[in-house]
Amino acid sequence: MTQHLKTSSAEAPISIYSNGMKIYRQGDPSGSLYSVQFGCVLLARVTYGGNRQVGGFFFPNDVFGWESEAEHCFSAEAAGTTGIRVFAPARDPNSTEWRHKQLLPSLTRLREQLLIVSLGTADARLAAFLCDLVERNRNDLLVLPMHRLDIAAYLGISPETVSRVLRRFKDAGLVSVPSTHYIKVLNLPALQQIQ
Amino acid sequence: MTQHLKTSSAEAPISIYSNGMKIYRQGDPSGSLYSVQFGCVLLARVTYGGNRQVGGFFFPNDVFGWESEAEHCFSAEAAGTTGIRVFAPARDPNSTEWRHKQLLPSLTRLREQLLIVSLGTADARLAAFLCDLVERNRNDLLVLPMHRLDIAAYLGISPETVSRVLRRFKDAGLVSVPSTHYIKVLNLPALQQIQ
DNA sequence: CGATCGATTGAACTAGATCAAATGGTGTGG
DNA sequence: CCACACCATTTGATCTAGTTCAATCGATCG
Repeated sequence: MTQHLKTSSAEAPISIYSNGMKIYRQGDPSGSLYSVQFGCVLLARVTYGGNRQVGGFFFPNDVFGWESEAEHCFSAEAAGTTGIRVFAPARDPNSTEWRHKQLLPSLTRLREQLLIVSLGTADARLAAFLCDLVERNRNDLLVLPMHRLDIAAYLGISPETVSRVLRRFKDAGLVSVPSTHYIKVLNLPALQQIQ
Repeated sequence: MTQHLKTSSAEAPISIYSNGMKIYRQGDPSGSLYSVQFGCVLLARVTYGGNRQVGGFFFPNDVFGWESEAEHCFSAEAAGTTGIRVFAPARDPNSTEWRHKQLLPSLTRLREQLLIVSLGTADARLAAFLCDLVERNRNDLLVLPMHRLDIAAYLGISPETVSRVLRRFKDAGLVSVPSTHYIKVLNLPALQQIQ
């Protein structure tokens, strides 16, 4: 995977962002793409009513920054210390092809997100969220550097409910929570069946 | 727009589907793309628990059928009488370019859907849904050939709530509902501000 | 014209939101 | 290195929006 990145754009530098820093802001000119090397990035924006909406989380090898307009409609923020590789818009066909290869998985990913959020109960949403992360990570131990508030905004529930559901999962032996930003999934099949 | 379709793939035929017919099923091989000519298409699938999930609605000039896997993970169903143009996967660069042009708008559209569904209240979701349709239609009179159940599944609320919210909107003079499958938006700005 | 399915309305109940307080963890300065 | 202060998270109690179940209404189609 790193191999693939290198061949398409060997000279793209890695930038390091610390927790909470913005990679770009709502309204900034779009065009570049960004690939997460390590850490986590979230897309966020503020509605007219002042509510914070979280449009997605991105983990290593995920690509973000797509826009069909000239301006970004979300801000991109680092959650925890995060390394980003930037791909400036380029004319050469090699780079164009690379972009297209990234686009379809992004679409599939977004559709998966939509289904998670449209689930009926808070339990189902958080369970699906965790299962999705395990699949993407290929690892039962999840690192969640973002705040509970961001998870809540993403799932369309209150942060208090995130806490309570997590506690219920913990009590049922489905997960363990060694510390705030670490969740270990103990019983994936059971989580997958929650609705 | 039709012009564009013709130049890229002049010989693609239009198929007519009647209400409820499936264009493809969950599990069918993927590869082709589909462009709605008239009517409406919805993507649906059934969860392990037997719940129906609706992944999106597509109206004239919308393109659907994207998959990054070899199989469709949704079924595509016609809502009302619907005309579809099929674009088989093709090798010629002309067609490839056309595909890529469609992809980015599809991504943007999906992101918009995600934000609608993640809104806090049923009122906000239905209002955002209607506003989105007005914008896509460029017309205050909306044709909604799908069932209330599908709208409800899409928005992640119960069909009864759809009914009740719609009645409240009606009583507030925001919309009129001349018949089940027609909704006329009377006060767009007011709808946009609901949250 | 009747039968059937979908949509609406009504009433009781429940999951989740909200408000408020307590706890815990983290980083900073002494 | 420890203690403090601040902010995030958890927990608790109340309240409300939305679900669920049930009945009625309406429209569509044979």
